[in-house]
Amino acid sequence: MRVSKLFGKPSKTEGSDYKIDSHRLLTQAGFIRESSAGRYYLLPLGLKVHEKIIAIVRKHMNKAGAQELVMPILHPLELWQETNRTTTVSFELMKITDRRGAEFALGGTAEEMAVDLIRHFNISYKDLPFNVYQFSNKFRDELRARGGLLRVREFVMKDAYSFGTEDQFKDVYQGMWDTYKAIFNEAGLKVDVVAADNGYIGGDYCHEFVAEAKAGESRYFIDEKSGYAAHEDVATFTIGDKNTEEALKPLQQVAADRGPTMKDGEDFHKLPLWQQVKDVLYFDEATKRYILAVIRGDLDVNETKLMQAAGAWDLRAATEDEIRHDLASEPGFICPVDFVKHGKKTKFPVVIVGDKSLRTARNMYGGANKKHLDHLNINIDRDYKVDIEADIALAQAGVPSPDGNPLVEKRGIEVGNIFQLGYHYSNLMEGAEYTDESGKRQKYYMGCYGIGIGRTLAAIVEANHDQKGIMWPESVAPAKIYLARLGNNPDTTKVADDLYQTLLEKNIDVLYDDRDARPGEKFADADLMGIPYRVVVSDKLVAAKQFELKARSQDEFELLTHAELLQKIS
RNA sequence: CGGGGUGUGGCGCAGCCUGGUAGCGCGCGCGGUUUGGGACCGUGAGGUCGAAGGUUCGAAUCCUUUCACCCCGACCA
Repeated sequence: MRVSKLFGKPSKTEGSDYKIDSHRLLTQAGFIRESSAGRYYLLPLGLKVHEKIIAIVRKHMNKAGAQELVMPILHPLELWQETNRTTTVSFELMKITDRRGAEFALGGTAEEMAVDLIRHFNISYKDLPFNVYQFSNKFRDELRARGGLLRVREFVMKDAYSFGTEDQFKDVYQGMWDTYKAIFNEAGLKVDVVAADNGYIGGDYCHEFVAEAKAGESRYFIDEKSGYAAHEDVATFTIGDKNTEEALKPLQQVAADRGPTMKDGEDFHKLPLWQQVKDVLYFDEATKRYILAVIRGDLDVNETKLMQAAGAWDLRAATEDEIRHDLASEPGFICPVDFVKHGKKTKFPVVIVGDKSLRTARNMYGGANKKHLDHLNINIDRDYKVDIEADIALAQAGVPSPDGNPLVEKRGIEVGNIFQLGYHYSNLMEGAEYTDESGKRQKYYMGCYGIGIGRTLAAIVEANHDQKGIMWPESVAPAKIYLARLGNNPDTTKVADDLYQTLLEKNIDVLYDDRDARPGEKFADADLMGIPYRVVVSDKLVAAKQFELKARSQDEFELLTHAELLQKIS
């Protein structure tokens, strides 16, 4: 490609106020252009990279035995109703109606479509396991698009769906794990594999592939020694005992003229924060219940864990009005001891969920469900009982991982994930069955596996750039060589044109800067676009029968003969 | 959806408070001088001032409504 003819030339002023490096660089370098919020044009250079990433994904998926196909983008709405996901997906489904009034969802993920496809085939156990995948545009009506390609409303995703038996699943899952590692490795992206919450997709466990980046939205924790890695939603840690050998003291009520915060309690009683009982009151809109989360004062409630423990779906904080009037308590003085006394009728049922940390401290203190009244020496079991006892604590940097070493907090971009779906969809969708050895119908055990192509592209830029611009890994670079011609001398032009032809014939991706521009501009654009190697042909060099070769990542260049150059870059 | 902000040539902005000829820089076209890290001179094209309504002799500017976009929060490939 000649830069003089390139559609989407670099422009340093374009989008100069963007906050995210990848957003700014990709825009300035002429790879992407915003259409409307969260929807982007991929310009020729951007498409080139996009396709290189797709080729890498395809190669490794095929190697793993997965089979590529394409599904419709419009999904019959009945399918989403069949799995009850028209209301439960967290991203807003986009809908469209045809002239006959048939309703479709614009696909945001395609579990239902995959199941619907395979249930119309007569499949025997001999065909199992198998894995089908596609690259297709996905639509998600995100509340807020942001960060350039990091979070958009329309994007290409590689989504794969595996079908098999429960026994086979472990190998299939591990196979995709290894495949993903190979994919991101080849694309030049370092990723951490972290355990995560499976959210709206369904199933019991899943892993995210996260590229560490400041701009990332995923917070996760890793134990660098043992390799334990988990998203903050699911990260577990060891809760050390505090004063479990202390004798139980009698429960007391004391006047407490203090404010409503944890700090107020700490200051008033002059006792450590960990000894305070923290009570957070939620309301679950899905199951219409109050959920009181109780936890040791130095810890925070992890709402994901809480929802799982309590079987809740749609948590919100309880209002002050609900706390005072329906639950007869007081914000800042909530306490599990005598919380909603017997006989008192509330509008909605109450569930008390206690964190395991409550067993690591004794003689705790906290409110008494009345303004300016506190309890001292609160002890679980003796003074109050919880309906559900579970780990509902949010991990913090520095606390010991389950393997004992301190957790390190990181931020990153989730570029892919693998989900165990189990029988979730087979149970919800009738006829998702194969014939087993004895001729009986059996449900499929499923998994699904996604990679966001555009997000991967942006993550690569986040991880590979400097002050001057992008630094593409060779495997995904839009071109391998940036050929800059300096000067208009006919000899120089001839040498540069010839070299360009030679490289094209050798099938080496080359971007030929044949513009009548000054050297500084060409060099700056080469750096901004991030092409791995720069070759210079100039009047002086031509006179000396030399070519200059420089790697984007390096400051020094070398002078080579024509033969040496071709040998080096082929 | 809650909070904050912005809409003026392709891009970045000024003008708005205090109503009266739409301006600057970059980019783009043309002519010329330049050519190893984003040159310079001359010249030219390009704007229903986000949209609708209102006030006024007169609105980019004041008022009302509305839309879009950005940033922070709750969600995800």
